[in-house]
Amino acid sequence: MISDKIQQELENLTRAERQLAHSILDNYPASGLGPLSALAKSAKVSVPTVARMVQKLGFKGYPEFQAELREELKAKVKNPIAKHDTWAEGAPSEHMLNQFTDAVIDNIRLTLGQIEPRLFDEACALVAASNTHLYVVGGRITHTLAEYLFLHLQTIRPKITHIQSTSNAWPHYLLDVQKGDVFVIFDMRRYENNTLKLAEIAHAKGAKIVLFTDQWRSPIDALADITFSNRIEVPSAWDSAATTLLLIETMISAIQNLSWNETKDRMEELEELFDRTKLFRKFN
Amino acid sequence: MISDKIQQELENLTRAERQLAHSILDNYPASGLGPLSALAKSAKVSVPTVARMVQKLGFKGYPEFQAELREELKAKVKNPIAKHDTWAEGAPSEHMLNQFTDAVIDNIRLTLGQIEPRLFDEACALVAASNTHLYVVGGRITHTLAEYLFLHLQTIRPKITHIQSTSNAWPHYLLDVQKGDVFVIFDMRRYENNTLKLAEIAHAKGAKIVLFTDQWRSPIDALADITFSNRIEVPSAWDSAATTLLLIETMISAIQNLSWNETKDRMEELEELFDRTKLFRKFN
DNA sequence: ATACTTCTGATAAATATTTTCCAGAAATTT
DNA sequence: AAATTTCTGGAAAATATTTATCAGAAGTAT
Repeated sequence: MISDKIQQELENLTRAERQLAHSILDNYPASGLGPLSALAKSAKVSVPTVARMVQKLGFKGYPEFQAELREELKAKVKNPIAKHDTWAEGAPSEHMLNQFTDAVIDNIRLTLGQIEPRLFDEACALVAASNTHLYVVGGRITHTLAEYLFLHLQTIRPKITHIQSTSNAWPHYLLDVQKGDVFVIFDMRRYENNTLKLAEIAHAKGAKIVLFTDQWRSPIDALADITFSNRIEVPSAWDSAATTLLLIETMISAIQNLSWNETKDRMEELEELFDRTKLFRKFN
Repeated sequence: MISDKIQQELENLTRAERQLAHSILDNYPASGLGPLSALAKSAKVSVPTVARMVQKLGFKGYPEFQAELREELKAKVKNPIAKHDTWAEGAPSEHMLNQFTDAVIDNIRLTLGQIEPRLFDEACALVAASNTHLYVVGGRITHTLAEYLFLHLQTIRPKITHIQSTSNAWPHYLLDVQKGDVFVIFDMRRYENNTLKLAEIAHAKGAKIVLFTDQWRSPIDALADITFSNRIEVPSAWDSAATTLLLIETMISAIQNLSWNETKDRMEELEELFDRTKLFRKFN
């Protein structure tokens, strides 16, 4: 790392160079990524001093020095957390289990890093609001995620509908949409026309839209009040929904907390119901 | 933030510009801090395209664009939260987003740590074997996971059926089960009686069972040939399916690789059918 | 299918940056 | 304190980068 190298060389540097070195380390690496002249000015040394020091550090020239700084930055953004070298112990790191898990953790990190907590909280409030009707919409693959969310929310709040945009019955559901109703829409790449149409109608009717999409963003983004863009790339011919599921589950949990008082009874009642029908075994 | 601005403007950008935008976001902000020509090259667009886009984004020129990127970087590094003990930067570590993600990562680590890669590979082989019929079984909540697996495998292999154990039609599906057929069964806590019954019949008919369950293990474990026990505990009134989804997706990817030659054509055909995005240029 | 518009990239011109050179300043040695 | 060495920064030269121009390609509408 360049900052280490600078620290190490600090002894062998001249006064002006040391002054420069401190300036570089001061807000590393941003200061080194601008033009040489700007760095010289902010360190209050001359332009040639910078040029010379960079060569002293072993670089052919300032551009090469910058290139390495950028590489460092790239690497830092890619894996800031000590990379767990293998997840499945006893499998080589090239094993799909490890490769795939690495990718998913990366996706989670990058996705969460870009979420604004305030917006997340807002989305939770919208989804929790039990005075409006809630529609959960998924497409060909994503309807599984939509249903997962639906099944949980069903326990927490009333007035909730799961619409599969691939079904040709969906226009019927939209008849009763009121202004202020909330749509949670899932649309990942190979964005579906049906889903877009549905979103447009919902939007026209004055409904609010919370969108879960990928990093390239479904066109519905333009209509959405809140969008969550999830990283979905994994070493596979398909995309990963793991990050999205994480967000869904977090949202469910957050909503649960918001409205625990109201839902407590519902939950217990349901528990009771499932027991009677003997769908579930008693759990100790 | 520039990345936000880019995503926001994405609509108004032309095809080449969009391609560039994605390249910038791909490893943000490092890629934008190098020379314009390097960025153009890595995004595979021409130099003027880059120049035009930064102006479209409201900057006087590329240097000004870079200057703002550097300012962002400086601010981010200065911010004490850049210490990566939080996932959603800008949210306190007590925020549900961070708490929940911590728990899920923990679950992934613990689950993967207990998996025997050999068994995982075996399970993949069982699920991939296209000479036998494959049944995917889920319960009240887990049928969403089952369907997720089903939808993907459908593309890869023939002879596959998704059974919902809560449906009262499932006994019909079991009529044709042959010895050697494979069942992938999902059964998480509040283990379902129906699912157990189904597993018993399948087992009696000589079918092989791959079971996805939680760390306390469904009673089906006794009948299963291979069991994956997933950690599912999160700070929530419900359990997390994230780890299980990760395993499912990994399995899909592994199976895909096993049978790539056979499925390549199927995939490409589908790709063509679903691709309406026109976002990306065709690969050469 | 044709005309029209918009977009794209090769090239050239303009601008900015980096490097080199050198004279004078600062530090060190004698 | 003088001589010597090392360091520093101004300015010019060399190089690289950015911006503007324009013709042809791609896409759209008629």
